[in-house]
Amino acid sequence: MAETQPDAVKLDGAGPVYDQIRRAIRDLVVSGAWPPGTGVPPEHALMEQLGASRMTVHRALVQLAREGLIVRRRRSGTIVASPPASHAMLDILSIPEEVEQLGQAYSYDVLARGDGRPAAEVAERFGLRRSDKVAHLLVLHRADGKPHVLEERVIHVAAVPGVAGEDFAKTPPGDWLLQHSLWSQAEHAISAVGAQAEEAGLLAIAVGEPCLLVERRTWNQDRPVTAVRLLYPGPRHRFVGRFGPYGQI
Amino acid sequence: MAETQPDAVKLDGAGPVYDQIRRAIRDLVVSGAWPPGTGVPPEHALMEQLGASRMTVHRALVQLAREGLIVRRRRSGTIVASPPASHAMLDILSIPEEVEQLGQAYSYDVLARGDGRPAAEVAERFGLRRSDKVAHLLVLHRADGKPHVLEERVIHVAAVPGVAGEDFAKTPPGDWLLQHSLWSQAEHAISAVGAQAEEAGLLAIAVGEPCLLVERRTWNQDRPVTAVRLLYPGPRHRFVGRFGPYGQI
DNA sequence: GAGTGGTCTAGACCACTTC
DNA sequence: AAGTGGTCTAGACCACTCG
Repeated sequence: MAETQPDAVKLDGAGPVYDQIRRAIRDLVVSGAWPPGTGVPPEHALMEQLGASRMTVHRALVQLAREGLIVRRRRSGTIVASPPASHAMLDILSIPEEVEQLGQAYSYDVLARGDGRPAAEVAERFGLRRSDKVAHLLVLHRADGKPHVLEERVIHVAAVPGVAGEDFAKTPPGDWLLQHSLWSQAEHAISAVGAQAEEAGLLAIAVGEPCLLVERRTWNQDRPVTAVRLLYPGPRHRFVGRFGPYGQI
Repeated sequence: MAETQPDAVKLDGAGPVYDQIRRAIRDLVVSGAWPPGTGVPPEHALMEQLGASRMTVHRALVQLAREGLIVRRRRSGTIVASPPASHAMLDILSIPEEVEQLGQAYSYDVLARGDGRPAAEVAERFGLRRSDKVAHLLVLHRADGKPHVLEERVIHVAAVPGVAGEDFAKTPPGDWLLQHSLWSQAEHAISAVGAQAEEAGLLAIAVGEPCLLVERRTWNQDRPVTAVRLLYPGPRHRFVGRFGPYGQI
């Protein structure tokens, strides 16, 4: 059931009323003030509180529901949605889920970890400043015991303070971050590279074998949260998406 | 300026009125009955014609505008939009544009062409039936004279009859198809592969060198239109996309 | 100036779901 | 039965922009 919501919706007077309402509630959601499960006030409550007609309030809420920030159900009301675990073509946030959906048994090992200011070569690879304090991890994910993907990740300690006390023994870093950090923006790059010697050894493939490299960086309100390089071995990995001429289906 | 529109909007009585209106107009657009530039009747005309209130008509049109199918301007009215040339992360529809945006000079050669029923190996590679009549093309695209991407494509003659009389001397097949075919759905797959001997020769790279393989198939109302395999050599090609936790930005 | 879309209101009825 | 959102109406005023 929904918790009640603590903060009040405040309009800023800029632009159409329905958009003021939409932005005000969106900000409460993405800032974390209204975490997932929080109850959004019913339409007539917002109507009275904001002095707007029900259609105007409704319009704002419909749009937020379409954007996926809230979930609306008759009688039981409107609550803040849980961010979807996965949504777009290239968005593999949970590797355990990905492996299990392939019907294979998932396991992983943290192969290396370092905390502190990054080495020059690491800073270069992830686009970091040398002054950023990060946790630096190398993780091998396995499907049915065989190497599935090699993950190299940095996590910004300033954005995720809890990372210092976490050893990732029970949950791999990607999944752990989903529960212990907020993000508002991400950037993906995908490319084909040949496996380097060390990578090839860990992935049990030949040096130079083609791999799909997915690089993802995420931010929360323009502050970097994490950056990851996922190296998928060989030609057996494909990323698939469907869409129409006017956008994703 | 907008042409007037020939066909009338017809509702089907299924579901909410605003959605009936939306679907009716969407169908006229995607079927090609209202080509880009066609004038959509003004709100009050649709109101009278359909017996709905203006808010209801407006709601349908707003949604279509948000989906990008129509463009609305005050005073001058609403017209059917031109499909965007490019829209999603992996959607490189025009290779000439892609090359020119990199600031390089574009050129291309049609290396081979065959028309008729596909060889077994081609049918396999593109997921065709042996009975499908297709044009089969091999095209090398160059940037500043150097191989940029190798394109192997099949075009379904049933969906694009004009392909039989076109030699692609002036326009590469991808761009030509944008002007001579309609599509409603597409599927992408992206993977990393090693270059085969023939491909390596054409792309001037070593055999086995990692390449990014983009495979795209498009349909119009469930009828296949074209399928293409784009082989980008080496690690220098990247596909980049940005988005937020609730969808693409 | 006039035609178009953009926004907003006040109220109504309905559908669904939980209590 | 009652509370919630879903839809719809009839009308209003405003903003923009073309002729």
